[in-house]
Amino acid sequence: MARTADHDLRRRQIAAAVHRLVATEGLDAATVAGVAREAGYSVGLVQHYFRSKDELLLFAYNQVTKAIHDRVAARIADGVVRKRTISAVVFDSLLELLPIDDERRGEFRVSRAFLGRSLENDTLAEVARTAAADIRGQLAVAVHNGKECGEVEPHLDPDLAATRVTALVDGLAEQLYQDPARAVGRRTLRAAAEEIIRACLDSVFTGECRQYRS
Amino acid sequence: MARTADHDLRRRQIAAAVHRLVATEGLDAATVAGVAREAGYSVGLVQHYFRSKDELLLFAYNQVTKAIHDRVAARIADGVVRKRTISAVVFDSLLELLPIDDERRGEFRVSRAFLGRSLENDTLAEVARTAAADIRGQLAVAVHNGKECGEVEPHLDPDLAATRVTALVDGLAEQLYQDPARAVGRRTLRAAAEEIIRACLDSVFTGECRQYRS
DNA sequence: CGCATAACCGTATCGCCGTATGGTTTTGGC
DNA sequence: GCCAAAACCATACGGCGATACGGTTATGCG
Repeated sequence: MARTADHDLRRRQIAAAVHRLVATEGLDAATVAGVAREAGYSVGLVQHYFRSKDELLLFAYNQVTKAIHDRVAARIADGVVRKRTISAVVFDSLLELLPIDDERRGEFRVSRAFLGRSLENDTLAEVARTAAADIRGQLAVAVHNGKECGEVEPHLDPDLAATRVTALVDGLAEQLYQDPARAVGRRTLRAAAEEIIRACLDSVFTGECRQYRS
Repeated sequence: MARTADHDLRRRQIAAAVHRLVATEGLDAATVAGVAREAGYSVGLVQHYFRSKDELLLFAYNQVTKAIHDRVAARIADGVVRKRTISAVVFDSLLELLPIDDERRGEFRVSRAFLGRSLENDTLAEVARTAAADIRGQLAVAVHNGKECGEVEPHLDPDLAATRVTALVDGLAEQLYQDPARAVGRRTLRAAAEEIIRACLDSVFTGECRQYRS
């Protein structure tokens, strides 16, 4: 009938260009013309795949949160396969959220750029809310599962624990981003962050794993 | 010799207009013309007091961080006068950082808007870094003082504790902002946040105050 | 083949932004 | 009272943004 192209692929390619631009030059640099140039397409093509700039940014933001979600999910799946303790899997998953290498730093920058813009854009704010709730939810499930296998005290509130742990990790991520070279006592900030997270998890997962389940 | 006006006052008035605009409509709404209108002045006057828009935004951001710093400092001074325990004073000071009422929510929005922009603007990033370091520093001093009066174990690292507590508070502030109406277990999020902060402080200030000092 | 149709492009349009500029008004000091 | 200088204003200007639009190219299908 007519020429065809992989619609979804194009949209993801364009979104990737947005990510690169935002990570390196900030959200203001993500103009339609700039994105088109970065993606190696024309302005008209970007318009062909996204009705408006808002739709483009929304899609790009959703892609980022999805990528983070998938990385965490992969960590969890890996932990389940290798039959590790819930505490250890959760620890590794949380480390995925810290800006400790260039890739994660870029992701962090993009996320935070959109988070800033979400102050003025309810649609973006909704994405941010959902993403945060998702992480908290996964964590709460992990804590709940911890009760069944004996790693967590039965009376501990999973919601409260998830709130506490995610808050801590988010705050540490921010500090790690702002000044990666900072020293805490005689440790690096990164080592301090890991120590803090581990201690916090130890206060949640206080027992030994007796019987495993996902 | 010539007509006079309170230079600093005008600058603060204009900065206040920036704050109102940013809090209600976001940083993008803070155009020079918009700020002038909000302040009730002309575009030319704003130019008269600020060489460029960047200088205006920088000044406005500094004003916000200063306001927060001053509020925390006032809380501490008040606590010292009333001879309260360090733990209690710190707790109240940290509550000042949470977006729990309209004023603080506005302040939070402004801070976060600038934080987002600081991804692209090193000068703004420096302000953010300094502001965060300042809060952490005040907290570390409080922990240090706690050792002298017996509220804190002598071997506890003030830097590490400050890192942990500020991270937690920042993360909770974010959650509180994103969804103030959220419930955690059968508590409100705000109650949960206070409970979490108190528990964290209790893990730092483990002793009784024996002898007081600032 | 051939043509309908989707993929893709280049540019015109229009509005808004930051800043420059050339004023007018006010007032402190002599 | 007068005048220099600061306070303050209105508008012009150049640039860049998002979007609209008309055109061109390529290709699946009959």
